[in-house]
Amino acid sequence: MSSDVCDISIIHQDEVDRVAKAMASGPSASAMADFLKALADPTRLKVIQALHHAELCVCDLTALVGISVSGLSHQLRYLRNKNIVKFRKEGKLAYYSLTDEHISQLLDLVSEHINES
Amino acid sequence: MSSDVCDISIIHQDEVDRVAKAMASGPSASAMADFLKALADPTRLKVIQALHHAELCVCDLTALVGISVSGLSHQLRYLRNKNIVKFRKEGKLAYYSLTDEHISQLLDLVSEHINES
DNA sequence: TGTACATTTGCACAACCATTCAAATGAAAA
DNA sequence: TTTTCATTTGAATGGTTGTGCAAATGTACA
Repeated sequence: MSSDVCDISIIHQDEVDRVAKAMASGPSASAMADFLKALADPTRLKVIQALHHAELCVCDLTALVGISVSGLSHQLRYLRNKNIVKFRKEGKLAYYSLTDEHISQLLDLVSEHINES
Repeated sequence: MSSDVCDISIIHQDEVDRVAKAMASGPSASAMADFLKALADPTRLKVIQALHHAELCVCDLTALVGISVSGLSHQLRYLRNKNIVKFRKEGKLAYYSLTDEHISQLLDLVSEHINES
């Protein structure tokens, strides 16, 4: 029996306990990371920024984002599944828009952070 | 010569122009996505949340995050290169902390968004 | 000096992901 | 109905990335 191999050695047990307790409240890190992943891509970010300024159809978005139509469609489905964008059909065209306009608050904060550094 | 194959067909030219102009101001989507990518991972997110509550050494963080020491070290370097965490050496130990305490504002917004949906 | 231990680094690999092509769907117009 | 066109979908792919193992670094202590 290998005695203490691979044991995690905690140095400041009291601090770790305190922080662990503090971290337990609020949504899980996986859930938050999952949501952030939706924003952490240039293409999806451009889509969201564009839709913040107007309701647009797929081919218009294509021109703004600079990607193939099908590639964009994949990303739109991704954003739809995460409830970040919604769409309505009008004849042959699909008009996309943001479901929650206050995502832009978040992007403003990011924008600030980058301008500071 | 294939005539008009692969041409992008813009349907609402005026809208596209207007939105394109609006999107031009502010930091690039790539820069913003790059920063968001640093947060869009459960491990790195846990590290940031932990460091928001205390300055901690690597082995303590290991216990809180649940990952191998070397795996954590890789992520810490990643966050260091992005200027999200800093560290100071004290003997054999390396104490990590956040460089910019106001990243937590951003995470609070994310937390809110998740609780709403 | 040599030992012990916290941390970093290089390498390797499996898993994920953004993209494109080609084909399918569906709706309007001819 | 047939054609046209916007959009979606499935499959394939090249690239990225999070992780662990093993070795290296560096510091304190005996």
